[in-house]
Amino acid sequence: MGRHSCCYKQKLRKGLWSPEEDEKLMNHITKHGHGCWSTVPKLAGLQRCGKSCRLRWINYLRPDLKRGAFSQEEEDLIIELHAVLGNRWSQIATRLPGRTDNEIKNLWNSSIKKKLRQKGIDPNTHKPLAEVDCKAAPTISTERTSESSDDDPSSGGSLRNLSHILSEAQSPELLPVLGKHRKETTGLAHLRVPPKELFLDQLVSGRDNLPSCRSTGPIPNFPFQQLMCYSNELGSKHGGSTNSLWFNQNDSSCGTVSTVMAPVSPSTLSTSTGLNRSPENPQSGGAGIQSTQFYWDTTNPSSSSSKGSSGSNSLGFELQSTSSILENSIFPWTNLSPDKNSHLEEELKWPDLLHGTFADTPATMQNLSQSLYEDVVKAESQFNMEGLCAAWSQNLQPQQHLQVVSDLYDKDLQRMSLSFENI
DNA sequence: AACAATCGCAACCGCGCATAT
DNA sequence: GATATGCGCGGTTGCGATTGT
Repeated sequence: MGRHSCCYKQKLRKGLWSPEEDEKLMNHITKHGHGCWSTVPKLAGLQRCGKSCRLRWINYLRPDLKRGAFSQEEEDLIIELHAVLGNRWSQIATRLPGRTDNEIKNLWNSSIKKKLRQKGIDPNTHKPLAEVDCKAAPTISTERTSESSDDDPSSGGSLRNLSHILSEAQSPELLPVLGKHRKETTGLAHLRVPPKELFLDQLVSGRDNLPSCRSTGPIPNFPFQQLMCYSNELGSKHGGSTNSLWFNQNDSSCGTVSTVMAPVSPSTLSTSTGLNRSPENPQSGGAGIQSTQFYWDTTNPSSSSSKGSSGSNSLGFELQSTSSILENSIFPWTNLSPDKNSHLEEELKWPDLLHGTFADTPATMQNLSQSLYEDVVKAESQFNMEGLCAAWSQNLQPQQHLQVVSDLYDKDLQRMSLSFENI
């Protein structure tokens, strides 16, 4: 697990990039793609390390970056995403086309945190400050040593936040958060996993009651009902609209499964076929997302991901075909076709755009749960309800649904065990 | 006008994971 | 299996710009 060799090399420039350096890097990548980043500076004639070049490209030179101030819709979306994902800026950034994780992180630290505090909301817990002050993280005590740890939901702060949510959910069978936080948990003994049969029962009964992926009945073992909807607090000043985007504890029809549906950007909506406007908001429309509620409609065959060149990630929205993305979203500034820019196309790996695609035929359905599962492993968060949700949309027979869900359950459980064995 | 404090942003650093050797 | 290398992520720092005194 070595340090980067380039870090040891001397005579490499650091600090701000000059326009000449930018031009060199831009020209090189435009012509040849970045390939191996460590070779880029040499090939481009730059006295920089590859890492620095990569950062410069991603955060500044990349042509598909959106410039300018964040819109209120983007800020609201960031807040909502942060409530679920914590400081996983790169994951948040994937939901904000044209924005970088660094940009979002800076915005959060410099602006949004303050705004939330001014509104009496704790930016770590996304709960009212008064409530947070009263309840001093009873579940897992982590000494507060600095502001950063206090402010950092992805470290101790996040764990406290989530354990707070878990404890408030009053369910003894809530699942823990894995990943980076596992070092701070105290062991497998704290886990109380619902029996698979119970889980499947609840899932199936919940699904049977629904025309879509949205759940009206509570699925215990899932804490997201506790998450807050900011729309009334932050979005109200923009025309008083309500944003029931994807989690809204005040909307019983938007609980559980739908709480983890991906937020949808206007650009995504414009090309997606599987997302429907909620009948509760039939009048909503336009470019804004703040007054719109979307859900995944499993009753609509066209919303299934089982067709053609389109895929769907486990977050519940469809992908355009690669070429379509290339032409419409990634390289909107050029009318060059991808085949004329193979070096550019090569750089566009689907996992970089979204978190993988699903198998698109029933014959490969056995890989579905793994695909779904990989997303969850990557997200390092909660049980794979989003994957299950997507699984329902695959037009499978009930027995197949159960098999997929059962597999997911087994794999999640197995992974949790492995994770906690390493503590 | 001069200085200090604050803000916002770009870039760096260190770490962990995945893959290659 | 051990080690080296590359990549990506989140946290932090440094610096120029802006604002306040």
